[in-house]
Amino acid sequence: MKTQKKRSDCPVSFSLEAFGDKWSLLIVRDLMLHKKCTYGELAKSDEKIATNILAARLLSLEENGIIQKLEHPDSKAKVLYQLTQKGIDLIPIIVEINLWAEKYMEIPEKRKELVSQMNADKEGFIRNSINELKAAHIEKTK
Amino acid sequence: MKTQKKRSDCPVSFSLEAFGDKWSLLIVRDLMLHKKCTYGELAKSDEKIATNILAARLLSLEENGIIQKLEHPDSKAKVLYQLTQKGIDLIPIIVEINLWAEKYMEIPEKRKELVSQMNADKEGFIRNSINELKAAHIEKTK
DNA sequence: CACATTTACTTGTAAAATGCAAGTAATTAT
DNA sequence: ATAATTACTTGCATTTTACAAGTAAATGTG
Repeated sequence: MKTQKKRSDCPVSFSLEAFGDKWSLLIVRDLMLHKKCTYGELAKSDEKIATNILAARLLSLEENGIIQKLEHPDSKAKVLYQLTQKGIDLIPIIVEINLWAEKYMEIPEKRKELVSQMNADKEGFIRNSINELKAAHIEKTK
Repeated sequence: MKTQKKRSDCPVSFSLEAFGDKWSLLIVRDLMLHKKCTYGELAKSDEKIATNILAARLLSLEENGIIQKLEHPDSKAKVLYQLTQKGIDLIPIIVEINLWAEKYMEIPEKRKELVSQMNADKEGFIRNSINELKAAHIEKTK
């Protein structure tokens, strides 16, 4: 994975260089909303990401400071993937994407509850998610 | 451009199928923040999009109901590209991406003003942008 | 009215990213 | 000691993107 030259000096453009590919935000979603934290769990996403792509995206997300690799408390064979603060701060983007989808697309029944929560109290949902994530991180690393 | 099969039933996933490629959000940004509205203007983006890719993305954005093609008031040789309401509603996502970039990346001087506005009053900025866009649309089509 | 220019594309081909199937090395469980 | 788990890698096909050039309709210019 080579360092990608900036396409321009626009904030949107270089944000997209960090997470604007086909998979990165889905990985972030899984780390964030689905409480996944190992390679194996991430590989079992609904979208069936290829394992080589998963590895490549995890590396690039790490290089971009969005996630970090830690020792897994349960086993040396596992790796603990966690969002950094920079990654956690992607929550508002993920939330807005969900809300846009809610307005314009069919949301499957099982996802409606979560999206409703976002809609009812966006700021609260974000605050809550951040707190839950951080609590889970402390739990895992202690 | 074939109809893409849904990768999953996750709202994030199928939102990304509509605008989660390397270029779509930059085109939306130009229509939205840079007041561009023709193929030629969009082709002159800082990021230097290839013309075949631009054409392909414009078609896909249209198929996804995010933009629409209209007759240009000035000339039959021109096409007027406009965001639909569905496209306009991507503003919050673009704003959040800008704010994330502001927090974690170097924003060039010439972009700082706009991003500061977003930061100072997010809701106000979004409301304003929507109003400006709609006023411009009426102006062009009357 | 002839001719150059503008505008919105398309076409051909090279390069890069993604997808699929299989394999490997270091743990860990039995 | 052996089998299973876990986190990857490797090789190759397919798809997407990039670059350079070309085209057709509409418009501007002498």
